[in-house]
Amino acid sequence: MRPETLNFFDKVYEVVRQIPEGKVTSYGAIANYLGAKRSARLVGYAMNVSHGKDIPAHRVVNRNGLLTGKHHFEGTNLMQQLLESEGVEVIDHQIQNFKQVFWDPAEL
DNA sequence: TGGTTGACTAAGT
DNA sequence: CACTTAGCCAACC
Repeated sequence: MRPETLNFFDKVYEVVRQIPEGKVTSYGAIANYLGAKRSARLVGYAMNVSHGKDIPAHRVVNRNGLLTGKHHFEGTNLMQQLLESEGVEVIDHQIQNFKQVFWDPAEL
């Protein structure tokens, strides 16, 4: 069997939960950390299912630092507000100083 | 069982 | 430099 794929979603959740406050990461980084660097979409899909779970999905953005997933949150700027309240500077759903607030799961 | 979908990414036009 | 196309792979219907 391929345990990597069996718990893919669960692994994604684990990684997302480990994201420290004031930091963000990208779908591709998570996918890469899980060994499926080509499957960034699956990470996004996992987030889609993460509703109802204790997952800080607002800390996961695309590689441009753009809050692509904001549409899945309630309001239009909830995701941005959550990040800003954690110390992440966000302007127009775009993370500023992305490189500085970026957190790579492999660094932990 | 099989085809469609998507919170991505990289490469091409 | 902005938009389009293609690859990716598990979940969903």
